[in-house]
Amino acid sequence: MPRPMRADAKRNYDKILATARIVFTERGTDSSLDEIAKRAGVGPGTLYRHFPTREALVDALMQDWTDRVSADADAAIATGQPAREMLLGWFEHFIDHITLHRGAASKICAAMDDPASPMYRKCRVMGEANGRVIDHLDAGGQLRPGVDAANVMRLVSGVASVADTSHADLDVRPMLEVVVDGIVRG
Amino acid sequence: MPRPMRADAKRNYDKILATARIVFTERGTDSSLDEIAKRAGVGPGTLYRHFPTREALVDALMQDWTDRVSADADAAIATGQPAREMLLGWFEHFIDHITLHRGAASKICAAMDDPASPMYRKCRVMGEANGRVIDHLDAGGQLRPGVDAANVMRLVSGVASVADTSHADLDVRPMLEVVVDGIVRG
DNA sequence: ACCTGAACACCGTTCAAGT
DNA sequence: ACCTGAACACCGTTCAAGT
Repeated sequence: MPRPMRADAKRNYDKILATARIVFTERGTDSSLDEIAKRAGVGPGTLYRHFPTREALVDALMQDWTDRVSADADAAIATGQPAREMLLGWFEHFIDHITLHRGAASKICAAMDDPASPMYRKCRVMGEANGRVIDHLDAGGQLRPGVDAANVMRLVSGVASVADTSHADLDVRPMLEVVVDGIVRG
Repeated sequence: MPRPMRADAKRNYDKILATARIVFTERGTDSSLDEIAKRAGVGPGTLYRHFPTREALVDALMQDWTDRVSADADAAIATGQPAREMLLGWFEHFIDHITLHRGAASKICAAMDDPASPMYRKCRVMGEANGRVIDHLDAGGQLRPGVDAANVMRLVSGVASVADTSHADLDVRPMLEVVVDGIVRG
């Protein structure tokens, strides 16, 4: 049970988070933390107190995502579509979410296999969502033998990262089709 | 025809490059440029004169890679292996090369589709090497219809980027197998 | 033509002083 | 307990002075 925050602390915490969401949307997750503090109207020390690392700040913003990503996974399963369509839809939704802020995808790639990262837990939640989709299709015998959910997650996150990093805004669909063909039973 | 460099300029240029290779190998391509200048025994302005951006410096170091990557592609084709083995070997060699310095893979992902990047030309050379392997297999009817070499390049670079970014040193093999299965004719 | 190194701007991080 | 803002360290970039 975390004890409740003092009123002014809670106010600053929320203000920083709201500002970070705006700034990260505008200029990506590598924006100046100083600017976020300034625009939130707090001292740099206050931001640092609440979020000791940039990853901690990104992590706090990811809360919404993980919820939606989880919901998307279950929604995909519920459609009952054939494997190819289900996976393509799920992957595209997943990528849409984790590329909401520029630079986030590659941070997720890094955090995914790093238990020391503040973002690790949320990466696991998303990994479990993906695991449900993969398991569902695997149980239906629709996948190649030996497909590993964790590797699928890494691959799709990699695609997201490439699309996110790319200067041109390229279509992820063709890449996802290759991945899907590599997963579903031929 | 670029006019020859003055002797002292050439000496500094080479010294900076040699030092950068060492530092990038030790700490990756996001190391401090200041440190490179110091260890090379030149002023920061000298480094900046020869390499106006970090990408220009990485680009200069990539020369060796593109040569080897090109050679590897032709060597892979020459083996005459079946599609799966040939692609796996080629991809692994390619990844080994572009992850030689940490952070290089993601820079390559970014430069690949950005003609304004100093690294663009060398990315194209590597893309052409990959194109030769893909074309060779496609001509032999070993690939799925509609496989696009540029997308394969992006995917494999993405895998490299994920492996490079990852805190754990994970095996790229399982991911590459998925990609290969998505490319070769079922 | 090229090099040097001081100077500048920017940014993350710390911490003493204040409430 | 929390905030502020000055101070610090670090780094990329510029440029005047020198050869």
